[in-house]
Amino acid sequence: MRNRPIPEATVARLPIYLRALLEVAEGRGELTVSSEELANMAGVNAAKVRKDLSYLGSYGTRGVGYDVEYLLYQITRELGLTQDWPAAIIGVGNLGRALASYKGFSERGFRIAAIFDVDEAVIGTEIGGLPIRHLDELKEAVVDEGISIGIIATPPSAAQEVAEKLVDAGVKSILNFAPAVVNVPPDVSVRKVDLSIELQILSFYQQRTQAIATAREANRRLAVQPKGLER
Amino acid sequence: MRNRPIPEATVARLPIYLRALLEVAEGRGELTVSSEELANMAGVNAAKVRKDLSYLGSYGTRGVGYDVEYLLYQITRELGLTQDWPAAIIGVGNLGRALASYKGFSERGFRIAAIFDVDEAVIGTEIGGLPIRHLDELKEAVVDEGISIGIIATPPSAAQEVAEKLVDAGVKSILNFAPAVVNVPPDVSVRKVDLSIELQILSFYQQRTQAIATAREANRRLAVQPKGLER
DNA sequence: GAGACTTTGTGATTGCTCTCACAAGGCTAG
DNA sequence: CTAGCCTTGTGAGAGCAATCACAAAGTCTC
Repeated sequence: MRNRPIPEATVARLPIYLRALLEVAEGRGELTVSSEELANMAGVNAAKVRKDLSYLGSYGTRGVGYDVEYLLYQITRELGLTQDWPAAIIGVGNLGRALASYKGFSERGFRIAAIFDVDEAVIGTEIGGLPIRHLDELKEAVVDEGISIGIIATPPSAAQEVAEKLVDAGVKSILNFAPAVVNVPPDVSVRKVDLSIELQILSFYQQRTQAIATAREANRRLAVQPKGLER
Repeated sequence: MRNRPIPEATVARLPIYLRALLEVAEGRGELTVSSEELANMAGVNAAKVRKDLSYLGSYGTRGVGYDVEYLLYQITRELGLTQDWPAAIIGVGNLGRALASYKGFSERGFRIAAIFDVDEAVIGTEIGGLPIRHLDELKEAVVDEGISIGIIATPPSAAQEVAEKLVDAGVKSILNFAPAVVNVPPDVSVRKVDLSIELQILSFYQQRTQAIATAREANRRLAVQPKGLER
């Protein structure tokens, strides 16, 4: 199992296990944790936890569980969190501002190293001690500050252009909050977070259950057997 | 294909097609669009677009493409966006505030109908014209305002408790921004957005490519053949 | 040190998603 | 009305991901 490539789905869960392990480590002084406990905390099932962890190597002890500290270290290392990856935020609307002062980033070891915009009215002002700089200075800043992650928080119309500037500056990892698709070369990773898409997905499932309830109700009133609508 | 249940993966892409279609409709006056064009705009391949749309029904015309307006309507209807789903935000830290005034929600037809917190210092103050109310009023507000979506933007320690209050008030759809797992009954949908998890995933891939580059470099210097490290 | 108990690690299986490739259907031109 | 062209809709197959279930390996008790 060791040395096999780690599946994407597993990578996406490692940060969740990491959070659960931190909770165990800081909370009660448990030295080990079982896949069952981890699974409960992470909201997945135990077999998945074991399979996921087995991609990293055999770090558990049968009959006992996983050593909390050791596993914490291994996951941290695997995720590349032993070094820091300074990030830049581009766009200081509501969202950009909130991200710039979001404590969750610093708590997890991510440091916002620079903030950019193109609006002269905000350039020079500060957010949390960091000056807002003009987007034209991006490349220079990326080199000087060793920025490796770009966070796009612009309106959708600017997203592609900003992405290209990030790529041109040498950034290989982009987190895109703008509701727009951005195209980048294959050696650059993009992840997107689209807040209203999440609501639309919720809407779909809500609408569906409501439609079923309505249909059931109609059937009940007509005193007719439902015709496969619950499926 | 019609009447078969729509796969989750497809549901998650419908909002992206919707966005692309709106762009086509508002931009140039094209009346139809091909799966190829839609695929480019959505950043997926054409076969996937066609298969996804085929779950909704046969709304295309061979040799021509899809009627933009008609398809827009069908996707909107399927996603349940013909009715509105008032949402409540719980927690007014940086993120909660940003979400409360995030334009993307209103642009997509989602209305924030109420905002809650437990901090007496902020209760009674307003965000974008809406008063911040005490969490104890949640149930009452859900009934009165017909709130159907709860957006959790609290610290992680409060997330589970807030989720339970939402469920108790009758909310069936929850969007969770707190970095914590929340457990709810099976008839409630939860989607989570965890900003630092996204960065950690980016970190994994960045670290990996960097590790490979370093190993290649080491091999080059030693004038030895790489041993399968590029895979 | 033997037997009962616990928990991991993983082959095997099942299910879901993506991609391919092409027949079917519809339009256009002459 | 026919031939050629275009684009959809979908069966078939490949590839991932989740789950099951159990042997292997460790601890604990007496």
